Amino acid sequence: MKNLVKVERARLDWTQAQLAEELGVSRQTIHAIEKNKFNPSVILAIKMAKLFNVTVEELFSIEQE
Amino acid sequence: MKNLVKVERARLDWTQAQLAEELGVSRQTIHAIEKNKFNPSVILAIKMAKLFNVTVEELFSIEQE
DNA sequence: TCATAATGTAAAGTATTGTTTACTTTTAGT
DNA sequence: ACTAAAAGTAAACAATACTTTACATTATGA
Repeated sequence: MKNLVKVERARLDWTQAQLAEELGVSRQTIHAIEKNKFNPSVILAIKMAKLFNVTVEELFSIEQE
Repeated sequence: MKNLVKVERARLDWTQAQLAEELGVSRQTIHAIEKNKFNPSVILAIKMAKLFNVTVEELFSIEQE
């Protein structure tokens, strides 16, 4: 798993805290996702993708496996 | 949350067990997803969408929050 | 340089996803 | 009607997403 959350967030010039707020999750959740500590739910992924105006597949990609 | 897993599975004429096997999860997981018992991980959602040849957003949609 | 915001990290706790087993009900074919 | 496969349901368990709190480190600006 690989994701462009940090990149897309940077494009909007948002902090982790702002993004978290916007999505209704904690800042640590954003941090953990950016660091690939875990694999978010599809709902959260869809909300994020929508916010960033990209598709889920663009935002998250499965590398091997 | 709403999803078209059952519909897409029907289009391929697959059983829950076949789909589960294909995705490397249990049949109960497929059943639970079809019944909206839970909100799968984005990895599983991406794998499913790929199998069905649709986008994650087509397969899963957020209704109200 | 000093202060403050932003990010990184960690650990304990809660909620939810996903597994396993097992049994019931429905569907489909003969 | 009988049989077998498929789907529904349920409950106990394991794994992991996500929260909360707290503190350390790095970036940014006055």
